[in-house]
Parts: sequence; C-alpha cells; structure tokens
Amino acid sequence: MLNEIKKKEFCKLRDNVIEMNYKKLNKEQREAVLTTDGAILILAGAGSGKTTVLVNRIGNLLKYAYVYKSDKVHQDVSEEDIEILKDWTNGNKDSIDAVLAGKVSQIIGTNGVYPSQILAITFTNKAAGEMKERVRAIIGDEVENMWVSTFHSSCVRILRREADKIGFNKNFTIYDSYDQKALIKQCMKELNINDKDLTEKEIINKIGEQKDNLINPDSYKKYNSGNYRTNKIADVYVLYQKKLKSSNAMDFDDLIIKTVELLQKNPDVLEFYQRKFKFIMVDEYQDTNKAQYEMVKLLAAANKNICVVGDDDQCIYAWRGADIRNILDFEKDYSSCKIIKLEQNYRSKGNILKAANVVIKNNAERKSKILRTDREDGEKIKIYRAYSDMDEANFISNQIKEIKNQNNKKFKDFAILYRTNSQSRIFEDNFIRNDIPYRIIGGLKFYDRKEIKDIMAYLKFINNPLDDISLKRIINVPKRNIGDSSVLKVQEFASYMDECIYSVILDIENIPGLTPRSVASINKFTSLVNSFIRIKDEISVSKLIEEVLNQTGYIKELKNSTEPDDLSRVENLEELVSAAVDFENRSEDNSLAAFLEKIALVSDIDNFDADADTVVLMTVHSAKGLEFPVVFMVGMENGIFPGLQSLNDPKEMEESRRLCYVGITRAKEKLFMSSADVRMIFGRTVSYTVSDFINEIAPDLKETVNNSRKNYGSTSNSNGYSNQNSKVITNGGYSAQPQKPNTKIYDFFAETSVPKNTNKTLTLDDARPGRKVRHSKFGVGTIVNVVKDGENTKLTIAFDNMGIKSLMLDVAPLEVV
DNA sequence: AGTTGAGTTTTTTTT
DNA sequence: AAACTCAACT
Repeated sequence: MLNEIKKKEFCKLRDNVIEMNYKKLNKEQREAVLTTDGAILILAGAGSGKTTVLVNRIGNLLKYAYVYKSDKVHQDVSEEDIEILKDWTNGNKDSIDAVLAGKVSQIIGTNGVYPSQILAITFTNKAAGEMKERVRAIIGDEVENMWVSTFHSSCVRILRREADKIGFNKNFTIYDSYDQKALIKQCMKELNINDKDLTEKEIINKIGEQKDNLINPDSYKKYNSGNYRTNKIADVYVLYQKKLKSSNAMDFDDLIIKTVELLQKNPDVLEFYQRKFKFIMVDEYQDTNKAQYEMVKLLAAANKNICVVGDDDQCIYAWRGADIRNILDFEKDYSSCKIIKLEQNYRSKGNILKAANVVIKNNAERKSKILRTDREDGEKIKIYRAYSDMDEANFISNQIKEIKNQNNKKFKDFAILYRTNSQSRIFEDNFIRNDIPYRIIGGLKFYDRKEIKDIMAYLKFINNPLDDISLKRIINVPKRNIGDSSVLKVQEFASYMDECIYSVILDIENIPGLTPRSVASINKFTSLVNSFIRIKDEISVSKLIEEVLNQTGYIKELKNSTEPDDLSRVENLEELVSAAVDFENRSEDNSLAAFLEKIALVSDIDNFDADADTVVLMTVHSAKGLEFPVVFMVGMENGIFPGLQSLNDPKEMEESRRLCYVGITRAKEKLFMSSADVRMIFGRTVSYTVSDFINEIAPDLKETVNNSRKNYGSTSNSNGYSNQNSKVITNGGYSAQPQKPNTKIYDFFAETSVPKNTNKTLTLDDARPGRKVRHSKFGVGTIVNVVKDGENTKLTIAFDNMGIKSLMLDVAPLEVV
C-alpha cells in the first residue's frame, strides 16, 4: 500500500533528525533541540552552532509531520503497513485513519506541530534564507508554510493583511531613511524650526529613540513639553506621524510599532496570531529593542512556547535601541524558563578564542560565559603597526598574496573588517592596483543611487499616490518645467485642504496663483502618471519600469547627457530592470507592492554570496554571523576602533568591546589586527594610538609582525621591536624606553594603554588623541583632538566627569596618566 | 530656472 | 577629500 520510496523517505527523514539529535550534537545542543515546550533561553556563544540547534529544533518539532500526498483510498492494508503507520504517527489513530482514507496530506505525530505553526525570526533576510534551506533539507518543501523572516518582513506581512484595522491602506509605502529625512525636513519647515542647534539629524535620532521604546507622539509631547528643545522635537514627532499616516506610509520603526499597536488594540487579531504561532523562535535576541520585545511577548503570551537565542556579548546595536536587558531579564519574564548555555566553540582555533575571551572579560555587565574549543591553539594573533593607512593596506594585500600561495587559500577565505564604511576606500584602491578581486559589502547601496531612487520613487508613487514625498521627488524629474515655487504653491494648497498633493493636482484649476505654463506642465505630468497607474496591475514590474524609463524621457535625458557618470547610470537602470525580472521569476507574489517591499527591506548583507571568490570588505556589524578562515581587523586605533565618541563613555566602550569581540570571533584560523601611525581622516592627517582592545589581549596570545619594517630605521630590530613587542606593550610607558632618533618609532613605543602613573607633565609629543591625561582641576580625561594653532597647541579633552573642554597645551596643568 | 562657487559638513554602526 | 548646502549670480 505505502510504496517503498515513501517509506524510505520517511525513515530517512526521521533517522536524519534522530541522527542529528544524538550523534552530531553535544549535550547542551541536544537538550536545546529536545526541549520543545515552554520558554527556553539559549545563550549561544559565537560559533557555538546555534543555527544548527535552531534548525534541528524545528526538525524535531516537525518530526512526525510527514507529508503524505495521495488521493487513493487504500484497501489492501497489511498488518505490516499498519505497524509502519503506527510508527510514523506514533500511534495517532486519527492520522492513521486519514491516511487510509487517502484524504490527508499530512500525518501528525506526537508533537502535533504543523510547519505553519512555527514563527522563526532572524536578524537578516540572509539568515532567514539560510535557515529555510537547512530546514528544507529535513522536511522538504513544507518549509514554505513556515514563517522564517526578519522582524520587519514578518510585520509587513501581518500589516498588509490587517492594514485597514489601523487606518492604513494595504499597499502602504515603506519609507526608507531618505524619505524619512525628507519628511522630517518638511515638518520642521512647517513648524518654523530652523534653529541652528536643533538639527534634523538630532530630531530623527530622538524620534527613533522614542519609537524603539514604544513611546507615541502624544505621550512624548505630554512628558516633554516643559523643555524647549524636547517640546519642539515632540511637535515634529506629532506632525511627522500625522503626515506619514496621510501619505499611507510607514517608516522602518513604524512597521514594528504598528504591529504591536494592531495586536494590542485588536484582541481577535492577537488571538488569531497566537493560535497560529504555537512555537516562536527568535534569533539574535540580544539585539531586540523594546518594540520587538513587546511584539514577541504578545505573540507568545498564550502558548508560552518561546525559544530565544542570543549572546549578550554580541549585542552591538544598543545605539539602535537594542536593549541588553531583554536577554538578561528573560528569566524574569518567563519564570519557568530553561536556560541552556552553549559554550563549545566549533569555529576558531584556540588562541583566537582565548583572545576573544580575555577581551570580553573586561566588560562588567554580562552573563558569565566562557567559550572553549577542542581545536589546537593555532597561530598567535598577528599585530601589525603600519606607518600609514596606505602601508596598512599594502601590508594586508601582501599578506593575502602570501598566505594564499603558501596555504593554498582562495580569495574568499579573506575578510577585511573595519568599524566604519569609510575605511574601505583605501583598501579598494590598493586591491585594484594589486589585482586582488574584492567585494565591498555596505556603504552606498545599489538602491541608494540617485537614478535608482528616482525610478523607485515613480514606482512608489504609482503604487501609492498618497505618497507626497515620492511625488515631490519625481514631479520635475526629468525636468518638465515645474519649478520649486510651483511645487510649493501646490504643496501649500494641499496642506490647506488637508489632502495629498496628487488629489489637488487632479483638480489643478482650483489651485490659486499658478501660471498657465505651470498648470499645463502639471497637467501633462498628471496624465503621464495616471497612465502608469492605469496599467500598473496589468503589466509586470519590469515592464512598468521600462515604461517609466521611456515615457518620462528619463533614459533619453541620460543618454543625451555629456556627463561621464550618466553612462553608468543607464547601466544601473538596466540592472534595475534585471533585478525586477529576477524578482518576477523568483517571487510568488510578483505585484508592484511586493517588489517595493522586497527592495525596502533588503540589507546589503542579504546579497552576500559566500561562494564568489573575492576578498570581502565590510564593517564588523555586517560581519556578524559570518566566519572566515583569515580575518584582518583594521584601523585598530583609539579614535577609530573604539571610536572617539566611545573613548570617554563606559557604556559605549563596552559596546565597542563587544563589537571587537564579534570581530575576533569571525576568524577561524588566522587573525590580524592592524593600526597605523598616521592616517587621513576628513582630509586631515591624524595619528592615533594602538587600540586598547589590542592591549587587552594577553602577550602570549599575540605577536608583532613588523619585520618587514626593518628598512624603517636601524633601531627598530635592535630594540626588540618585532620580537618582544608584546612585552614592551605590557611593560608600560614609553618613558622606560631610551630616546629614539626616529620619531615615528619613538611614537610607536608610546602607544600604550596600560595606564602607568608617571606624573609626567604632558608634552607636545604625548599630546595625541586617545591619550588619558589628568588635569589638576578637571580630573582624568581623554584627549579627543589636537589642533596646532601657530605657536600654541589646542587640545580638546573629554573629561570623565567634567564633559568636554578645550585647553591650551602650554598653559593647562596636565599630566600623563 | 539653472549654474556656479564658497562654505560647510562628514564617519559610527543598519532593518 | 568628497559630498552636500545655500545663496548669489547668469
């Protein structure tokens, strides 16, 4: 009756799961996989196999949810068949009967879980995709019924279904940060806020902060009306939300907040999703903010089957509202929760892991957890001090070539990790010259290019004509004689009528003060976009883009242009069309709205193809979750990593250290950490000391690899420069060193972060950013900036308790700490 | 209306 | 160093 293949498939599936559960997993992992009911917190250190655990846990939940598709009614059922069925279904009689009747497509076993009852939230789309594929390997295409996605994507999916319940139309627009900025600017203008010291950036940050913490405009206004500045910010917040709503748009934060609101205000909706998602899993839980936390809490409230995975040591998004307490207090939220620690690291060699451990140990606020590995110690961490940023890049490209040849590595085995995107440029230049294939993840994204944003604005507007921000972007692009003043008049009239711009320009004759020429131009524009709106559901997205490019004359304008950049713009637009075609082929829902959503929510890392054989350059933030055989952490200087703004703020310093920990733990076999004597920042030459984080690594775990610098002064080697450097660093201050003829070498020895009380008066030579100093009145602080002003040197110092002060080097009573 | 030019600001990190 | 902004000029 049951054909052999099916039986085999099933057995294979079950055996797979069991095999994975019991053979490949360690004790803690197994426990995590097998604990299916109730709340579990999995504290998963870097490289401890948490994705494996999550995937197998899902496999375990679905162990008996075998898909059985047949419409044949079975009659000749042997005893053996019955036994097999019993085994498959764990004796579930309903399931057995259903199979025999040929009516079911699923057998539900003891766990009684359907794929559709599982919600798995990951941090990036890429992580979601990978998890999906690994689950697919166990349960097959049934994986499509699971929700495996990011917070933002899940929220959009819910919101599209229920938009009307919170007063939105289901094809709402997702505003990216550019749209957000434009709208904030407009709000500020309308509120006559042009204070030089109340910038839109500050306002955006403040509003974002409120949103992360689920504070709505009204309550923010209520509690902040006393303060002049916050009161103004509150006004912008109120107006901003109002305008978003009337534009049928949401910003990134709103996606989460509106979902929480929806669930809170609509018990029936909440109940629906609570019943649907019997099992919830959240990855990277340490990076959730209050809003996300609340959403998870709401959804999990009924079943309490919640499994969160995270690592407090890898919380690197506090600046975005991520609240480490969410993970630290999980036990309080779910009192009967089980805590499982995964401390066995399968990724890095011993020394790398030890280095990570000693660095992170310096953080105060953490759950104690020590990663261990069975792997051999491997090589020491390689520390390189370059003389310049160019030298740093050069050193690295030489290392890449050398290691690649000697160790038979590929380009894709190397990653360059930095703290800020701007640091990529110098490597890019160098790699081009050295013929090293590379990819940069992050920075200016494809979809952030002007020409792409222009066309996307057309699409956004066509999809949602209430979107004033997009309309204003395209109304005179390409040029069609609708000037700023005309747009302003239209805008003002729309505000006065309390309508969107599109609806007032449809009846243009009602708008006062427009010249006949403007009226004609606007009418032409209106009928153009109307023609797009008419066809948007009838043709594919790629066709629509082509129509827009041609009908608007956008392509023509670029092709006629003499600007050299415009040629590549045409190519980019062609790529946009290809992206749309690709989307149509892959996506089930290939509507315009789905396309826009996909593009709004992709991150750069989502497109990271681990198979392409190139060196990879990215920020440490982007690298989270990835691993590479050889990692270069570059710009390891006080002032860059950690950044200037972190140096005098203990909280920021801890976050930086966590970031450093993330960076270190990306490396499997070799880790380089480099810094430079001098580098260019903002067109200025600055010099920073070696990062405190490098100094925190115990001497026996690291070695200096500056041998290649012997041409740099005969004194270097004779002073133990290359061999005993770690001792030099830990032994303390440069004052112990004899004067060096070469000031650069001399400076190098000055790099130390182990504070030694020398009581030495601060001199010009010591006055560098990152150095800790003591002022007789202001106490201890860190030099943030040094500006030579003729004879004098002006120092900017961030004091631990007195804030930031500017002082003259010659006059101020300062000593080296 | 569009262009030029001086002046300014930028670099955290991202869904 | 480069990108962006604003205002004064064609």
